[in-house]
Amino acid sequence: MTRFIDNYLLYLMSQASASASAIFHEDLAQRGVPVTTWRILACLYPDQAMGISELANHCLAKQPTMTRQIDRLIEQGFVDRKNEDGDRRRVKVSLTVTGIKLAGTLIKQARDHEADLLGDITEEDKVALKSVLAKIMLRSE
Amino acid sequence: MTRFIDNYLLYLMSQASASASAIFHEDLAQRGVPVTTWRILACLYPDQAMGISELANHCLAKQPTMTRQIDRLIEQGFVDRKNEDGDRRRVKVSLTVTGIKLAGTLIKQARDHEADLLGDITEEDKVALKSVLAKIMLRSE
DNA sequence: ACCAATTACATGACTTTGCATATAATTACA
DNA sequence: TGTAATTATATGCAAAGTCATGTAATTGGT
Repeated sequence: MTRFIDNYLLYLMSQASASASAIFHEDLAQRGVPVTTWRILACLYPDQAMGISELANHCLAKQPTMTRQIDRLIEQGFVDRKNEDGDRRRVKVSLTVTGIKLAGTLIKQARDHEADLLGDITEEDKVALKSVLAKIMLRSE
Repeated sequence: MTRFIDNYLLYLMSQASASASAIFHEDLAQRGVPVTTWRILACLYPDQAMGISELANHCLAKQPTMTRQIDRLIEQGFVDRKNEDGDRRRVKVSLTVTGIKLAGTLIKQARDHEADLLGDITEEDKVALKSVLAKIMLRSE
């Protein structure tokens, strides 16, 4: 008898996603970089400026979590937080020079890892995958 | 200029996965069921028995987390934990009758949600998606 | 059969997360 | 223009997660 999860596509998706990133996440851990930090750096690279909530959405975290993450990253000198002129409630987070440097290094590593992981998969399959994923994201907004 | 994350497939995957499950996860939250609990119930349904570590892998959690989750679920009467006869280090976790009932209800809801989400996507695309995801999982073991 | 290595789970100490809510700024509209 | 509603971020606190390590059972090499 086939189990439910064997036919549940969302389960397969989360498994595949986690499992595909696992090796790279281990690399991050060895450098002492938490996954959430990586996501933030990658989102802001090289010179994006984003609000806290926007960043939280992109990084799969909640807003209070992001506020605290940014506190830590400021303390570590990787990002800056400045109040926006137009709307003083808002905040713009962006990378410092140090942050750009670290992000650049990690991104290079991420690209290598991805290339390695997807080596076997044809360009055609990759494009198809991207397009289905994009479609799913659109439908689930 | 295109940002790194726009071309990073693993980012798209985790985004798509999270975003696809978001609505269902809200349903779970309204019932007071944490996502981790849902994963455990779905994995064990209807009559699987699994060790703690095995379950942790399937549910994208670490072993100590799973031990504590199982403590909670036992307290709530949804699962049983019994020592294995052959190897007394190991433990087998399985659903109680109450657990099966709850899992059954949630699974029905999950199926509905998935059908709704994937309604637009052709059967062909779904099969293709599954096969690429499976391939990725194999490569990243 | 002994002892070191390994395996499976539990636990103490600590960190991270997130809900609920507070605070502060902006917007809407009567 | 005064005030209610809304928006963006911050924060108190309790819950959840995890690392390092402990305990107990099993395995493997000699």
